[in-house]
Amino acid sequence: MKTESLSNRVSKTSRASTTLADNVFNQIRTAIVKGELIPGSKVNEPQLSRQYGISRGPLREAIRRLEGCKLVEITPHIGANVISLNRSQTIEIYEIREALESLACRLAAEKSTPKDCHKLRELLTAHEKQIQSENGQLYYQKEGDLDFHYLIIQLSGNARLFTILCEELYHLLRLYRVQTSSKPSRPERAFHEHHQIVDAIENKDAELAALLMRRHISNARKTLINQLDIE
Amino acid sequence: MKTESLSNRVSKTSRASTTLADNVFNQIRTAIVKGELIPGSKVNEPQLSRQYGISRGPLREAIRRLEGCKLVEITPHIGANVISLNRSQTIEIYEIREALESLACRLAAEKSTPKDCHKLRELLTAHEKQIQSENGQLYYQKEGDLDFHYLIIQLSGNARLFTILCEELYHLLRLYRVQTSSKPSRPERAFHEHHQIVDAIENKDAELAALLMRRHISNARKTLINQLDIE
DNA sequence: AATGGCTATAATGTCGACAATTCTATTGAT
DNA sequence: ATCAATAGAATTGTCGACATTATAGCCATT
Repeated sequence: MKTESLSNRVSKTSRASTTLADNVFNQIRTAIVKGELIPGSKVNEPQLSRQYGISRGPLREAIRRLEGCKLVEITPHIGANVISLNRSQTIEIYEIREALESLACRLAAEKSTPKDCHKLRELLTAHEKQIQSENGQLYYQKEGDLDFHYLIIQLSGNARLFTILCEELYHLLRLYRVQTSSKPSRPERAFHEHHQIVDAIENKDAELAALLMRRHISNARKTLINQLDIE
Repeated sequence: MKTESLSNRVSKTSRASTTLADNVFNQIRTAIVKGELIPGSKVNEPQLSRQYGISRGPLREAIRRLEGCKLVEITPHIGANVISLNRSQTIEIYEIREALESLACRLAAEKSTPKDCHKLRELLTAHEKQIQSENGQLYYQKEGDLDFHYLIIQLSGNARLFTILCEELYHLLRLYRVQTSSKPSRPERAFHEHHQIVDAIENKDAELAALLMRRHISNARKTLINQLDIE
C-alpha cells in the first residue's frame, strides 16, 4: 500500500482543465518530468497532435506554456525540444534552491503556528515508518524528502516563492534525476537534518532554521556533485 | 542626451524575432511593463489582433508566453488579464530578490576578475556624474540602480538566476512602480551601499558581499513599505 | 425599484487549410 | 568517396471560419 505523497498532490496546479490546451499541457508536462519524453528530443507537433487527438492550435499553446515552465526550448522555424540539463545547469538550480529554501524556512519559522509544527512532526514520523519498512530508504529520499520541502515552502506563506520552487525548479530537478537515473542517497542523514530544522522552526529561531535548511541543501548538492564525479 | 541604460539593452531577450508571435509578445510585454496596458484590465484578443494586424493564432501564443513571465493571468473561457500586484505580492518579490541577489553577489565575488571589478567601478562613476547633473537623482534610482544590479547578476555566472531575476521578477517590479507611480528615493544612500558592495567584491569577500547586498535590498524593501504606509 | 430569466452579442476555444521555412535524400561533379 | 546543389517531403507559422461559452441588455415578475 502506497501512501500518496504530498508532492504529488500539490503538484497538480492545473486549472479546472476544461480546455484541451490545458489538458495536453498537463499531460506533456508529466511525460517530460517522468522522462517519457527524452530530454533533448524534438517535440513534433503533427505527431503529438495525432497522439492526443487534438489539432495543432491548442497543442502549440500548450507548448508555449511549457516554455514558460522552462521544460522546452523553442527555436523559431525549427520547433521545440525537451529541455536537457547538464551538470552545471543542475548545480545552478541547487544554488538557487539553497537561497530560496533557506528563505522559505526563515519565513516558515516566523509564521508557523503550533498546529503547523505538529503537521511537520507528523510528516517526519510518517516518514520514519516508511524508512523502517522495506524499500523505505529508497522511498524516503525520493518522495518523502520532497514532501517535507513542499510543506515548509507552503508554510512560508510566500505564494510566488512556492511557484518558483514547486512549479519550475522542482520539475527540472526531477527531470534531471530521471535523466541521470541517479539514486537517492544519504537518507538517514537527511532525516536527521529534517528533525533539526523542525526543532528550529518550533523554537521560532528563524535564523537557525534558515541556516540549517541552507546547509541541508548544500549537503545535497555536494553529494550530487561527488556522485557525478565518480561516474 | 540620455545614456542608454544597461537594463534596457539587456532586457531584450527576444529571439531573432522572425515570427509574428515573437514580435507581438515583445510589444505587449513592453506595453504592460510601461503601464500602457492597465494592470488588471482585460486582454481582448479581437481588439489586439486588429491593433497589431495579426490573426488570433499567434496572438494567443504570445499571450501564453506572457503567462509564463507572470505578466498576465489566464482563466479558461474568460480570458487573460494584465497582472496587478498588490502590496503583499510586491513584498513577496522583494523577499525573493533579497535571497537571490544576495546569492548573485556571493557568486560574483567568488568569480569576478579584476576586469569585472573595473567595469563595476566605471558604472558607479558614470552614475555619480548622472547624480550630479540635473534630474540626476531621479534618473539614478530608476535606471542606474537597475544597471548595477543587472551587472552583478551577470557576473554571478548563473544563467538561470539571471533569467528568474531579470526576465521575471524585475518586469513585475517595474510594473508595480508604474502602477503606484512611486518615486525613487534614497539615491545617495543607495549609491553609498553600491560602493560598499563593490569593495567587498573587489576584496573577494563573498560572505560580506552577500550580506551587504541582502541589506541593500532589505533597506529598499523597508523604504518601500514605509512609503506605502504613509500614503 | 430590485430580481430573475431570456435573448442577442461578443469573446474564447478549436479546427482544417494554406504559406513559408527547414530538413532530407538523391543526384551529379570533382 | 566526399561534397555541393537541388528537388521533394516534412514541419512550422499563419490565417479565417465555426463551435462553445460567457457577457450584457432587455423584459417580465414580484
